[in-house]
Amino acid sequence: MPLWLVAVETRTKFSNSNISLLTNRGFASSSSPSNVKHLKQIHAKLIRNGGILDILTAGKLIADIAVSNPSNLDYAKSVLTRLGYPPNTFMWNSMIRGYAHSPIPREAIFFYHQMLEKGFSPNNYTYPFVLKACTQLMDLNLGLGIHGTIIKRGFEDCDVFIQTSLVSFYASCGSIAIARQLFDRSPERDVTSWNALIKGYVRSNRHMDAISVFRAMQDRRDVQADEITLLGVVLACTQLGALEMGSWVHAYIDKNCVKVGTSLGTALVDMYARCGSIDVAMALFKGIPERDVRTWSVMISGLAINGLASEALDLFLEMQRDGIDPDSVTFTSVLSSCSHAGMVEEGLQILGKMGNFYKVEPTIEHYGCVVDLLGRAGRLDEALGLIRRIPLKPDVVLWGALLVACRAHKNVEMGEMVAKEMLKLDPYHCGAHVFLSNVYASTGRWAQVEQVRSSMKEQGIRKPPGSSLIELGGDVHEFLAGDRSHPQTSEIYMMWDEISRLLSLEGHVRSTNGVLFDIDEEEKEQALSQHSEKLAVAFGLINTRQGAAIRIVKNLRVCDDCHSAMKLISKIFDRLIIIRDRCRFHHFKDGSCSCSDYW
DNA sequence: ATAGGGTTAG
Repeated sequence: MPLWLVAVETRTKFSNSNISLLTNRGFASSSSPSNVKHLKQIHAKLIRNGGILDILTAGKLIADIAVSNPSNLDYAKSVLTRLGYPPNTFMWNSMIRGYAHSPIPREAIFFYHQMLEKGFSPNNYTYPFVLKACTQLMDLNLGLGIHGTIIKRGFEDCDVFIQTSLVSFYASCGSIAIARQLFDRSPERDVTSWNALIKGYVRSNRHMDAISVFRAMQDRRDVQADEITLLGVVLACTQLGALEMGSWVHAYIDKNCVKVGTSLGTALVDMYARCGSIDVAMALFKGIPERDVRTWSVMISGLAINGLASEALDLFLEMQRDGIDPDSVTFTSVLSSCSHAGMVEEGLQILGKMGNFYKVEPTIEHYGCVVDLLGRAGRLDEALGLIRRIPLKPDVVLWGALLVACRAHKNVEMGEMVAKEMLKLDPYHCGAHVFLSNVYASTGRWAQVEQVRSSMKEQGIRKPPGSSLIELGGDVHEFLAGDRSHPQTSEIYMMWDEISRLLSLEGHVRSTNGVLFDIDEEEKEQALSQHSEKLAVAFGLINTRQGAAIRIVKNLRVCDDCHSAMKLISKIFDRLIIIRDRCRFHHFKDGSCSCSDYW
């Protein structure tokens, strides 16, 4: 017997008091069984008293079930199909909404198509959910089609929600230019529209543009930045490593009384830590009243990348005393702390306790940290043993950690083996190719060198361009390797010639180890003097007063030659030079570096 | 009755 017949048989007058049982439940609500149980109780009651026949009530029930937890979506679907009468647009929307936020967003699209096929009309509420699904799927073509339908049905120009969804969708799929056009064209924009655009630029690695949009936003009277705006802006500063700008944004937050909740507070702590201002980060951290696992994780890794590993481990203990359970990310921070400080035994111990004691199963990243840790200590055999022993399939990144160690400790045989493993997993891996080429070159196997190099050329394998950022008076200057586009180019190159001269007087001999990793032999010499961090440091020396620290943010690892040059430059010019690497800080002072020459 | 923007590491 269909359920709706059961409902009819037991029908009693449906009273309004039942509506209060159907409370709004967001996605954050837990997936506890009692939640489903509660919903089932309401469902049963509605069948008994006939409430299910009321389309508004049934709709609310379906919405509540669909939104409560993705695992309940099958249940919501079964309610929908057994109603005994046709569902309305609200119900379709609820199903699309539920699936858009689930791990299977493709189902949302399926429901949307079904809805159209069966002749139901989508409304303005439908499209934000549908676009959300497209965004989750990162499916540009699908979204383009949906956008077409939105235009055809006349929704494009009249709904700020749909416009913002479109901006967010295009930005997430890498089409930030289209997102920008839509934003500029929208007849109506509110703070969320601006936030979508700012976050879109951050996602597209266009951090300066994100900040420009924020500045443009401040010139307008019709919109006021909120906590989420600032979250995006702070993130942009973090990625840029732009301390001056970040501090300015922080001041803006205080001046405008923007609410600093746990999220924004965490973002600020992270910004200061990753801009090398660890004291400010710590002071801020202590002032955040409700610290969650992310806040702690950010602070721990902040200490670690700034070379304060034992403080990082102390904080890890304090976190547990505070009753916060570490998660997977926390362990990445903690294990990399050990790695930065060479605390091998501590690291191994923590890895050993992860699954049993902390109930966080180690992932491949965690093993990667420990391989790095062992590799750094020169315990290459143990690192290899670990890779062979883990219950997971080693990936390129894990092998890569060992390759770096083989390079640092000049273990040619193991390195060759590792590089070959990596190329099996990723035939286009640049680092592995270059390593092999170096190994062959160093052992005089020229035919093989030629083979690797020509195959790299054929396959178009190239290292991503290195870039260095340096901040000056609120502006961020970017240099690429061999860059001649900066207005001060001639001064910069003259300065570099002078630096070069002083370096050789100090007995600096160019090391070409790292350079072999970049390019062909014949281009080597030229490229050496043009690495982006060298241009940035020359620029910094020209434009800052004597004694001021020079802060540079680099997107890749520093090469051997730049590293040893920076050490000497810090001594010759008596400057603190701080370079943020792809993964850690180098504080160059008086001729030495905080990383102890392992990176 | 329903909608759009969100923090951590690698």
